[in-house]
Amino acid sequence: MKLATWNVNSLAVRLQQVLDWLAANPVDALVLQETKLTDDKFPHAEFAAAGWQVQWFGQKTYNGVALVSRSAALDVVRNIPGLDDEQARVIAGTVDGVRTIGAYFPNGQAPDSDKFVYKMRWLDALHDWVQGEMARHQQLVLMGDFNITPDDRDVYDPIGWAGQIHCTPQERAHFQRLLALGLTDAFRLFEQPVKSWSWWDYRNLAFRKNQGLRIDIILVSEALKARTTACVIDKLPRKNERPSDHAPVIVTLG
DNA sequence: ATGTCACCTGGTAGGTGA
Repeated sequence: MKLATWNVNSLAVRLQQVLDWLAANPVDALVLQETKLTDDKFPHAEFAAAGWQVQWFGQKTYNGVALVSRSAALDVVRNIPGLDDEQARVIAGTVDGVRTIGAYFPNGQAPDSDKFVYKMRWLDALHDWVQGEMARHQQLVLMGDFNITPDDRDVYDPIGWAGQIHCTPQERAHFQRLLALGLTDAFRLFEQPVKSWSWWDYRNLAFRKNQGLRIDIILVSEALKARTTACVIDKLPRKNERPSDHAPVIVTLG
């Protein structure tokens, strides 16, 4: 079984790339972030025509998430229950017995901004909700664009980025709190190339210079960890014409 | 070099967010 996450930075722009990627990478489930589509504009017929089930939850201009799967997703949840949030950031469903949570974590903009305060509040709510989901589902995966670098290994220039957004101690403490629930960063279960990133800024020729961050992350529960046999970042789509600034991440379960 | 991209409003550009 394979599960994947990809921030597509506008599904309107990237739909064909996503369908092509799914054809080449027949995963069991793929969660998308930054679809940037209201629900009435979601291209569900195109997914259905290619043989995929899909659940979606979006808004105008910003955010927006989806869960694409081969078998139907059950018990679908949109956003964090109980959190008053106008932003469409979470979609969850059970796919082939695996509780699959796709999330687009807030960016946070800058540590001294209102958006950072929102990010902290959102992370608190996510933690508490995921805790409950884990009590109900042994086999659980939380994946998406975390907008947090877990560690300095995940930053191309840790000195330059120290204390900056995605790299603050507060964000990393929230990441550790998620791990403390019994989740594991699937990517770090395996030896990986140094300078492995999942996002490269469109600016500054960052991809050509391999200046990036690893902020797209797959966390697995203990029961899934025991099944995990691989986790890789697929850089190929970042080389497409008109690429997303993020690459997909894939986890393989036995 | 902050060297880009996507989307909005109200346009044949400027602002916002990432």
